Amino acid sequence: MSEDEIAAMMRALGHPVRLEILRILSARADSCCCNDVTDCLDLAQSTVSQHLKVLLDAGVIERHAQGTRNNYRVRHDRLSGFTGAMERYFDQLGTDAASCARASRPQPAA
Amino acid sequence: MSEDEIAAMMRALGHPVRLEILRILSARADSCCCNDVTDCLDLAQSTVSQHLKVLLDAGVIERHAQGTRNNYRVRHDRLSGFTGAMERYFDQLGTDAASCARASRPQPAA
DNA sequence: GGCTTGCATCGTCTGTTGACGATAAAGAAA
DNA sequence: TTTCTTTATCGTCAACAGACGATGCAAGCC
Repeated sequence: MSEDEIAAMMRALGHPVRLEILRILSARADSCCCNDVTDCLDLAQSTVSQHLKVLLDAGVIERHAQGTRNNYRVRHDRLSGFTGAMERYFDQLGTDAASCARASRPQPAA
Repeated sequence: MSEDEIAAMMRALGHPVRLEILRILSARADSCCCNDVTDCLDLAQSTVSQHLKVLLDAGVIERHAQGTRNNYRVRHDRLSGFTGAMERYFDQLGTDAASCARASRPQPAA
């Protein structure tokens, strides 16, 4: 994952309502539709739909049409892929910092 | 970390420039000031200062005044703490989903 | 004391986000 | 067919984010 992709994913997840939606979807993994989420959230249906779209565009959830309703499901694989990428990214930063600090210490006379 | 705290942290990190700033700070862990960052970034000094403030408020970096300049450093402990919290959060979601799916399967007749 | 440097902050502007109600489309049910 | 349900999308509005230049302030240096 590129830096921009990580940033985009963070942005998508960086909203309390969207995290809550992920929790709601996870709690009833099978057959959870937009209305079900709206019932839990004290927000307008259109607002919830927008949040779902953000999560969908980020690839964190998936949609399955079933008759007139759309069932949403969390893509846990994507979530863990993201946490993995993030961890690697930050680890890399730490490693760079360490090697940089080492390089800048006074060297033994050559 | 609460859901809101995780969301706030994500939000702070959910901007490509701020991730880049983290990289820049990590690359020269000792004595990197606002101007140093600005030199790397093709952005106005005021803009960089704002981004630094966001990262500072999120607790991802720390500031050390040194004469007239302020040195910034990445708080890798906080970063790894955050990735840990996030991982636990998402793992929890996955676990809930699994147990929920199990519970909703047809039960053997009682 | 003046001058320079480094930087935070202010004010402003523009674009985006997040909320809402209204509406339209599409499948299910009558 | 008509009606109901579900949901995405549109338009709007207020609030926020991110960019900038200008300014002020504090610490070093002459």
